[in-house]
Amino acid sequence: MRIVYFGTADFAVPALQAVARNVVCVVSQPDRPSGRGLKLSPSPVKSAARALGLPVETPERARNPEFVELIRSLEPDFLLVAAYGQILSVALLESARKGGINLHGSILPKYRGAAPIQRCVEAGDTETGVSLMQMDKGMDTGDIIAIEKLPICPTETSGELQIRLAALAAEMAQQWAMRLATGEYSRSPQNHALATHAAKVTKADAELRFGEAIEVIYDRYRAFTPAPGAWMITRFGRLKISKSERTDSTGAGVINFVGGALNLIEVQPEGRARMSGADFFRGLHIQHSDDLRPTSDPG
RNA sequence: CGCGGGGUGGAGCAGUCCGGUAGCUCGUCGGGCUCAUAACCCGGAGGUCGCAGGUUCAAAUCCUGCCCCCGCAC
Repeated sequence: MRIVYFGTADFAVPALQAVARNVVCVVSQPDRPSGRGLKLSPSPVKSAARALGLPVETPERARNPEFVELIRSLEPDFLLVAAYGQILSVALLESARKGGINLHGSILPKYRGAAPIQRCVEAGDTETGVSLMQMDKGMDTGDIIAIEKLPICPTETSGELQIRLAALAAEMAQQWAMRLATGEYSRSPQNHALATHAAKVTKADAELRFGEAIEVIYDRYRAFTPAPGAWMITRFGRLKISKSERTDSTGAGVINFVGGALNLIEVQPEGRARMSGADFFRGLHIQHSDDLRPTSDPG
């Protein structure tokens, strides 16, 4: 069996590892300057592929005819795609005998697009899953091959959920690999009328504001933890909420919202290292959540 | 060379601009109060102020170099 694996993000790593012995080439996004100092850094999938000793390609544009030809020359049975980050052209999909198969972190047709895991947590959903899908020219619009579901724990963050979904995706990849290579599977079209779109996450999405309802705040906190990280603007500057839980008590280390509060287990003020919410309050000599409100935001 | 903040007893901070006996909240140890307590009162221990060098009668504080941590942006 010959698989060409397309992936970039953490979500795609376990599935790669699961089918590694059948992977003839790994395709990932090019190294990008990132982080402090703008150092060039490889994607998680590229790092994992190297650790597995697999050849890696990082084309700037996967639709480039020369690159398509390169893939075709590898004579893959199918392309396995997970969180790759580029649209694959029809020509590229057709470079493999059985086309492209995608592992997507949602129950399609819900949450098509870039950030299915975060968006379903943000929405407060109690169930999600992994969809195995035959790729077509649209974005996450192809026929469904299999769907495995997973309950979302009420206190679970996207980071935690992603680990479980990635493990599930890996399991599915392993179980389906042989059938995908031989084409022995059935497909059913999505109900496009029920489709929703999971937009790419921005920093602005992860802001928590005083005066919002605790349910919304807590779902948002879970959705954007650990990346990009929930944060709020306080009188003392930007505060990143790294770890938190709902609470009914008030006082030092607790921020009040409408209908409830968040106990700050771990925060990170800008320019400082991580610390507990209690330590944060202590250092500022404040006792109450309201002391954090920006002066222009008294209510 | 992308922009910026920080490294001060075990924890979180103030003090640095305008050099001159190291402070606050908490923890910790001992004692007291109390039916009792994470509450309250009294007392104590604990810091070569990131590292190295320089200026000075005197450096946490001024100058130079280095190490480490973090926010933004990407």
